[in-house]
Amino acid sequence: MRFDDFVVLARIILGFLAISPMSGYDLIRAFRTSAAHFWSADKAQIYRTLARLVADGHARTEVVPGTGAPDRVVHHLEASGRDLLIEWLASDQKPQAERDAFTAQIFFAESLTTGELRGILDARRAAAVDARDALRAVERSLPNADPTTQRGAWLRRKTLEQGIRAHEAHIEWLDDIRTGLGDAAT
Amino acid sequence: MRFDDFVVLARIILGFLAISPMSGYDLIRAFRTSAAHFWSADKAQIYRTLARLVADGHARTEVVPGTGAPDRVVHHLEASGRDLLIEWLASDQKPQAERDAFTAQIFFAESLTTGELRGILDARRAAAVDARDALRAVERSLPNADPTTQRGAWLRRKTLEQGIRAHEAHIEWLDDIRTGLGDAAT
DNA sequence: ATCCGCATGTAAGTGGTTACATGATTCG
DNA sequence: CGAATCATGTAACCACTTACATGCGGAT
Repeated sequence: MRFDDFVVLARIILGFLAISPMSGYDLIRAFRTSAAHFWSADKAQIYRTLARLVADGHARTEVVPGTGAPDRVVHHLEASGRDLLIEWLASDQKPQAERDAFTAQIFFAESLTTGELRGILDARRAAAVDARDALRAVERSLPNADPTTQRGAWLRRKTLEQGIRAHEAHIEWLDDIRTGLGDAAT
Repeated sequence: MRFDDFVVLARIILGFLAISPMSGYDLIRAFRTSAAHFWSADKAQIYRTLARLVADGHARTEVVPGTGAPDRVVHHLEASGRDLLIEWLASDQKPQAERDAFTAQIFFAESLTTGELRGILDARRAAAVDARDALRAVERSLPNADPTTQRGAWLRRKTLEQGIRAHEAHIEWLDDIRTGLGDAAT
């Protein structure tokens, strides 16, 4: 909830609108699919932020009558919105505070039995493997992109790679701990 | 701000109190020093959570008159608090949503010039190197610990290692992008 | 003399999450 | 025939951050 999160969310929405005009529902899907590996957003939050972007003149709405479906409120990026986006893209991010509940568990895990500790390590490993494989599947579904001629697609692919690498480093670390614990029963 | 964050914060505080009784101020320092690589907490938040833990009977307070300094309100862990801690330590964490503003920047960086892109990559690399070195310094300041006889200390050390590895994987990834961009001027 | 650290809190503002609310279409 | 998806929002609750508030002691 830090204040900046609100700004980042607005900028990400502007980023999506820069790629293509979208309805609130389109954005909800975009967050669930394309952006899940680096940001999450609730739908209430997305609608609220969209409304503010329109109120501030950074986007404008166009109502597209639904053909046998509800009407869609499509949002278009305005010039001031694009300016805001570019300014943010080129800006330095102040370092984000870490928030990792699992690491916290390990930090205080002294009070656990070896069996319990192995339990949470194994569960975490399985989750990390799943998450890595899910990102790999997305990566494979995307066409290869050339860094000079298709920079946008290439960069988006790179962000998936970052997620995959992070998960792999995490898995190796988990295995290290597992090894360090040894074979003792307790 | 997700609801769980509040629970995690309470458990981390219980974890610290399990190691040793502490005042609110002690906890503020503990978060700044020992826990910065996996959790952050504001002091208002810490005092509020401490008050609730006491109200719920999971901790009790002891006022220690200050010797030439303000009184300290030292918090001691109660049995029910220890139960809560252990239960949480052994529980599976539901996967946390990613929130990384820098990755978001890269994802939408298509609109930037190569120069601007290099700028944010370099800034980020410098920040990551600093963060890694800071963790390494902390790691070096800690005595080595044996996984079987000093499990608590060993695990706490491992969490630092996790942070260091994550930063290193991140730096490699940044360098990869830098290389992929090539030498072109624009 | 001033700033920083110790030490404890409270109040106000802001935003995130959850649940509520509605209604049509499509798929099994 | 029920469940899921499309599609849009609102209201209530809750917690995090920022700023406010106070006061002593030691260092520069």
